[in-house]
Amino acid sequence: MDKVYQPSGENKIYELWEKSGAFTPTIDKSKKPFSIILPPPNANEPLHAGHALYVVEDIMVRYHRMLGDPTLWLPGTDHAGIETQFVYEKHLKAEGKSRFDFDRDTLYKLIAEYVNKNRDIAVNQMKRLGFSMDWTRERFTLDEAHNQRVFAVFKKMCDDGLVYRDEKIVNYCTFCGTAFSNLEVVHKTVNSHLWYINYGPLEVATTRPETLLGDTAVAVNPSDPRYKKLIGTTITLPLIGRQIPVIGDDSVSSEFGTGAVKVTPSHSPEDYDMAKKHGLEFIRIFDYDGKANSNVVDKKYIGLFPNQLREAVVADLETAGLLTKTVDYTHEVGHCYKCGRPIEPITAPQWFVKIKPLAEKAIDVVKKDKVKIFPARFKKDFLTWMKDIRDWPISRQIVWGHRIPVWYNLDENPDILVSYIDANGKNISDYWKNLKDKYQEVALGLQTLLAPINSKHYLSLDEAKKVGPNVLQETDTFDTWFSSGQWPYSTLGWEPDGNHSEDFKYFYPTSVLDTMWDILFFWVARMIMMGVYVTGEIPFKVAHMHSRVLDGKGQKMSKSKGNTINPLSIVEAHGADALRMALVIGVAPGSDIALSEDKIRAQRNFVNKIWNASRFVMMTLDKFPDAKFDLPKKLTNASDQEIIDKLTKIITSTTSNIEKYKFGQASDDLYQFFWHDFCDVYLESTKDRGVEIVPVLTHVLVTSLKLLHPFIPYITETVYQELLPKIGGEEKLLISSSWPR
RNA sequence: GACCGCUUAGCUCAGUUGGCUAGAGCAUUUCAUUGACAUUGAAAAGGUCAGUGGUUCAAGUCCACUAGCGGUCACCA
Repeated sequence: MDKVYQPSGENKIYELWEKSGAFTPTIDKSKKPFSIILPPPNANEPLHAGHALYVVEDIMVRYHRMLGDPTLWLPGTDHAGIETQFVYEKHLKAEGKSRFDFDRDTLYKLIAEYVNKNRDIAVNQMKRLGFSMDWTRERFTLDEAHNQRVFAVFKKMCDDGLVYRDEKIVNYCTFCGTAFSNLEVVHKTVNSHLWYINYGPLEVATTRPETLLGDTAVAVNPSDPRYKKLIGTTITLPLIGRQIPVIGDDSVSSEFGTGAVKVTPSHSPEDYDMAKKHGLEFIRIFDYDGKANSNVVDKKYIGLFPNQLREAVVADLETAGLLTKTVDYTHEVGHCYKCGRPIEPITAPQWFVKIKPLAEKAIDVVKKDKVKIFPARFKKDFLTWMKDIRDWPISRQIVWGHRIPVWYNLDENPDILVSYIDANGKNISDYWKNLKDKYQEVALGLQTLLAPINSKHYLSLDEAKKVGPNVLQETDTFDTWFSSGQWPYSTLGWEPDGNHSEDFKYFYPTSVLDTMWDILFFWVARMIMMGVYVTGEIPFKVAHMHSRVLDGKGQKMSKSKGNTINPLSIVEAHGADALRMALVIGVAPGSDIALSEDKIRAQRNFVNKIWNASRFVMMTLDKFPDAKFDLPKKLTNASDQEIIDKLTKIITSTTSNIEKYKFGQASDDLYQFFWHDFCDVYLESTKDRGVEIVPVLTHVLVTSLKLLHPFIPYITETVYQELLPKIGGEEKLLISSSWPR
């Protein structure tokens, strides 16, 4: 044995485990299973330091496996809809191309090729980190089986009246070309102005003067004495001269601005609500590419982007003497979480899920701790968010994802707007009624279609075709979370026809779901809602939230700061065990994790300490070839007794800490026990003693290896394999050995 | 605007339901060492546990307020 532990043998150990079948559980109905579904990493990128925290799951999984529970850790990768398409579009841009250069199917195929090339990277890295996942059950979010389940659930939701289509205000990013849910909008503080504009008999104050062109009313508080008598009258909209009513609405505060609000129902959520209430007209002045359309009336405004339009409108108001004052004003503006540009609230036909019925059940199971959220403070966050939840827009105008399984017969819907690339490679956008003889060309080059809200649609291609041959499938895809929200039951083999797999029957509900708190609402909440709705059962009993991995100074890792730590280069340099231990030792549940080179080096030293302590024990064994290994019933030596007592204590505390998800405490205690109590004190004390030390020495070492194995599986298994020929024993692999009691 | 978290040794952090002279790693100082390990050992130094007030026999731990930092959610013009 070398004087220094070389982690280069870790790959061989992993192969040993995998070949042994230890990762694959045997269903045994007399035993209680333990199961974790891996939060699937994006298939399009290598792992980052955060992914290395899968170690928390590996700790639980290895612990339960050693307890003898049939233990399943099911791995997979995520197609990550918008994320991946965004990354791919960057590649396209580098080649001087864009998504508009391709028809839908071609673009999809290109992204799929790209993802397939990169998928294995993440998988191999997870293996390298020692994660004991059952690769025989590996899944991908675009597996055909998963797709079919997602589609079946969509159909079920349609049948149950939970899915509807509506043209509401949505968060739209004109650059990314898609709608987003509220969660995907980042609010940023913006220093702007409040513009006071003369509307004739009254004055309004606004942060968005450009949307004036889409105003369809002015609202005041009905009890405001200044404006009371104006309610019901009509005033003239500046610049374009349209007549709009003055309405009274309680939501208007008399104190803010002038107490009068311009109402732009197509570009403001509050105004949208007001317009629905008062039956106002909707005038959408921006198209989905972000440019002003013909509704702005004046030709010089057409084609301008919002910021350009603002400048133009403000200038024109000033010229006309209608801008009474401009004051500085700081407020929050929604921005696209992906590209960072301002979100344009805009009315657009989208698919929605009625969320209240699902949310109520989710609230119930969390309140009653049927799904226990850990650490507990996240429970409050969850319930607060869930209480005020809004309907979920599930359609995204991107190609990379599950295409919504809805078909339109074009001849029934002549006003469907289709965008396609024609035979000459030209981008065309026109209504079907103008394209009637071009079905083949449209279908072949189809990019997107935009169906008016009342379009007739079918939930199967065959049905749509019964009416006639000119059929197109919806081009929107599902929000990624609509698909990944179904991940637990889908990966285990829930079937729409009720003919569920043995895996599903045995392993569902799963035991623990571990993920970072930043996707508590995005993912955990959706899984709970979907799981309860679809299967009638919770998807997991415990939602364990871990924290963010930060750099050594406690700062967020980012490429621009250059402080990212690549987990794989750490593994190359110091071994997976050092990284794993550094990620968990001394970390309190749910608190941030500062990961530094120093910390990793310290843990590498610990791994080496284990190596050398084991070397010492083996040298001792060589010294006493005739030694027996059975522990005597009664220990006569005080230091023997002391180390055995401490061992008993550490077994108890480690077990209880793992059960309570206190991995930081458990690993810290083990570190102290092994290095201080065992090495520095006990091993030193044995150096001048005889053969009688062998049973205690080997017992404590083997037990320590077992306790440490969930945290640092490679070194412990490596040492165990070296030790085994010398001490014999029934248990051939540490990974499948029994947990000390 | 609402809610949440953090503030403990030079640095990064532990400290479970309040209970021994407040701990670890790294860094620092001194010494040791051909003997399992220099990726080592022994020892030392280092903290009014953010501040103020309160509850208690007892507070880093519970309560209130203050200050600083960080975060999450949110349709106000």
